[in-house]
Amino acid sequence: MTRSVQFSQAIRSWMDVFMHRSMRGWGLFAKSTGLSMPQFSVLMQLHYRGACGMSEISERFEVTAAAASQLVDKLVQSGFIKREEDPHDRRAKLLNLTDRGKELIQRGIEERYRWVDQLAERLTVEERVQVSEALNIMTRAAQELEAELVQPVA
Amino acid sequence: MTRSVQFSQAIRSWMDVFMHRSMRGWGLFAKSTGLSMPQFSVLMQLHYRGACGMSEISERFEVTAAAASQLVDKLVQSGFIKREEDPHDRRAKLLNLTDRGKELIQRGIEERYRWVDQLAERLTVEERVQVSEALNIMTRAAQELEAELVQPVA
DNA sequence: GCATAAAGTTAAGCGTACTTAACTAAAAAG
DNA sequence: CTTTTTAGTTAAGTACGCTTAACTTTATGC
Repeated sequence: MTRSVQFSQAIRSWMDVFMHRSMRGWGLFAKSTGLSMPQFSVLMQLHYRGACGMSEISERFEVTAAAASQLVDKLVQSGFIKREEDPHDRRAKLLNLTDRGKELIQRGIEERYRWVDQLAERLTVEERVQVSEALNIMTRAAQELEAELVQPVA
Repeated sequence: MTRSVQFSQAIRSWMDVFMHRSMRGWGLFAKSTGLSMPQFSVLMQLHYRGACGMSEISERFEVTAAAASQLVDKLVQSGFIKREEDPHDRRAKLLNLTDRGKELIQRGIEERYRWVDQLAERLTVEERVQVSEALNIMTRAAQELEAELVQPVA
């Protein structure tokens, strides 16, 4: 078996385990908060990408501006999102998580962490070092890739 | 900084990147197939856990038996799921993916793989070895943990 | 300055995902 | 053999997410 096939297999096995687990986890967590998946996803996006306008929501989720507006409106009314006027463009809105919204997403993330912390407990000290180094490599690569996609190399 | 904090940070950073990316990816993929998230999740569950009865669907997704029945019915009508009588218990049904259902989920998974393959291209040969070994460690730990949860140690 | 484009909202209408309640049929318990 | 439990279905009703269409308000292009 070649090196690159070995690598692919390793990463595929891990993704299978991880994707299944985290999809299910997020679904149940969203349900436990009383939010729908779309609502929850909007909060997640604001958490990970920071404040944005209404149009970015509709682009990223591939829905019409109308749908985004209605979705956000419910989250504003539930107190998870602030919707303020953009000082630079009075047509536009600035959407951001409220403290309540931040707290909710943080709780969900913590729950997800808890699972991998359990995994960590099963590892030896040496394995932990090895795993942290590997994950740092992957994280860096992912961030570089993301940066290139947002602003492609000229 | 202690070893264990270092480990936690590494795994948290990676999860942040990965969770965000894969949540969004699955959402868009589900949308592109015309399936709703709940419908899609049922197919995912059948893929990862294999055939099961109606009651297992309702338990795992924490919905009523009625909801599960209706959800599955749509997937049967769309040709993604087979619903057969359980030979051992004529009240029960055996749910399973059809070839069409399998093919669809596989396509979704392949798309997710493609992202990490892009990551892999950014790594040196040594890094790839390091990462595969680490992921194998994590996968094994995850499988052990899963096995214990399903059948707790006596 | 005026036409046009862009950002967002509102309303009507449709399909989906849930719920509860009432049901059928088969298995298990006594 | 009868009662009760278990597995699943069907129907009615509610809420949500989405679309299109019509609209308001602010910025931009000529």
